[in-house]
Amino acid sequence: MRTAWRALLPEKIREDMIKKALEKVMSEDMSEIWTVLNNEEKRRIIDAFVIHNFKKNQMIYAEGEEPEYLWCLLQGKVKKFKDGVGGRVQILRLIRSVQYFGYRAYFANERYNSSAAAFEPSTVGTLPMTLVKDMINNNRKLAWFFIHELSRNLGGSDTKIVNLTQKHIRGRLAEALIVLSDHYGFEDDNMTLKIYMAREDLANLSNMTTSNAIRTLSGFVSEKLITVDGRRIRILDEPQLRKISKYG
Amino acid sequence: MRTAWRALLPEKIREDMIKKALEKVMSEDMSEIWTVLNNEEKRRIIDAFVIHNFKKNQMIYAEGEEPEYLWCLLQGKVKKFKDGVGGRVQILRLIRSVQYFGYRAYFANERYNSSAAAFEPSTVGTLPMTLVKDMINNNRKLAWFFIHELSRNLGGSDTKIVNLTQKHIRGRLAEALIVLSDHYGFEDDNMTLKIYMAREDLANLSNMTTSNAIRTLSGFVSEKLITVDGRRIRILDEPQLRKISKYG
DNA sequence: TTCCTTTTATGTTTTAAAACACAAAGTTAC
DNA sequence: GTAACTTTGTGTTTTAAAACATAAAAGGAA
Repeated sequence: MRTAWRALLPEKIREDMIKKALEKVMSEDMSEIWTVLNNEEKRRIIDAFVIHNFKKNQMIYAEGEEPEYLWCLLQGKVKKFKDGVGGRVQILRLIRSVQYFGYRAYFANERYNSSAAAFEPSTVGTLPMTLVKDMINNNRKLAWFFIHELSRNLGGSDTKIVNLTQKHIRGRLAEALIVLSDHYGFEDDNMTLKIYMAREDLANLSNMTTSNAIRTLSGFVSEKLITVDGRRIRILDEPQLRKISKYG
Repeated sequence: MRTAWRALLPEKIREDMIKKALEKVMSEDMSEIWTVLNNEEKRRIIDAFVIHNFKKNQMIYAEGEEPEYLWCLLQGKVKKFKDGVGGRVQILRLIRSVQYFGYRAYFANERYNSSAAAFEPSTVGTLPMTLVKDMINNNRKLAWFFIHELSRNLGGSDTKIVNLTQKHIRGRLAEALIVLSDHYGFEDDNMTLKIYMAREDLANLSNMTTSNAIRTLSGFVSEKLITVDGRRIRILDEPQLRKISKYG
């Protein structure tokens, strides 16, 4: 599992990279959690923390595999998805840095129920779940972190069920655009979505065929709700998009 | 919130009922969890545990309300559902006794994201979530119980997204029948589903209109996969239903 | 560059499921 | 028991979205 370069790089540089990555981790969401660890615990984490690089579209793990690691996205963008009937794919969740993923199946005592792949070149750190489990046992805050995270995801998943089954195509695509903007944000112009995804991914996110994603997107362009330049999507009229997403 | 009869009944009988209910709770899933409590903790639970009765189709809580209680279904059957666009309803989860529900929103720091109602006359116990929170802080096993439960539900919810969006009507209904049999089981004949639900509920469970639920059910009858007598559904050919659910 | 593959775009046809419209059975209320 | 309402059952029409069919761009590789 350890990346090839790891063996090739001088120990000093390797340690620096890990330290840098961990610093990044510790400056985010879970900072309070990591800081309550004592020195010995911190040592264990640093020793076990392994960094991986994934190319654009590379699989990180696949449905059906045994979950062993907590994955922590340090850089890039990751999609969690499920292969359905007749080659259709449903994107279930989007991961941004710094977010954790891949732990649900382990906690549920199941194999992976969905797959994860990099949207763009991504750097990911792993910790063995056995270690995470130990840490949860010694750290109430960490337990609460996962309870909170799982609860929020479950709520999102239930909402998604209704969005994807009951809204019409325009509503679903508008919803997807809103979700993308909420999740990955905008470029400096405050309009351009900070994610550049294929029409096919957009379709897989909003439960439609690629043709319909393209068609509907064009519709939004002619209604001046967005502009499109290749994969660069600019949101012009967010209120109206939200309205369409609610039902229109 | 406390039921009217509570004030009317002699204290002795009331205590007996609560004790009986708690015994039932403690004999199930979470038994190991409740048994690790010390006497003072048990006292706190017994004092705070309140029993409620709900009539058929009565609402237990509604989307948008503030979550305050852990609900524990002692007797009966409960559905969790979400009102969607244009009066459509999606049933998200089915609760059987003894199962806990209504805690997700509290853990996520959100209001209820879905509603709960009794399918049939049901008895439900409540514990204030503040108390549950305290208990989790003092009881590692309880934390794990919720992590495990949330993780399993999240996996189920993700699977449901693909089932409901990608399968055809027959597949979705077959899936629903399988889920019902797995969840509520059969009568003594080992064929008759132990839940008697309106066609409308069946439709809301499998994302279709009532007419289509009725029509598709009739189809299954003429294919000799099931028999139907009012709301009594008998599964004749489960393997074939599973096949249809997988894709047919 | 040129060739080849993938992605985007758009028009047309087909189809699955919703919407609509009744009628018959069952329930519930009085 | 009868009236009123709800649920179940079926036939018909409509419609939203998939499937199919190309074609034009765009992106990569030799």
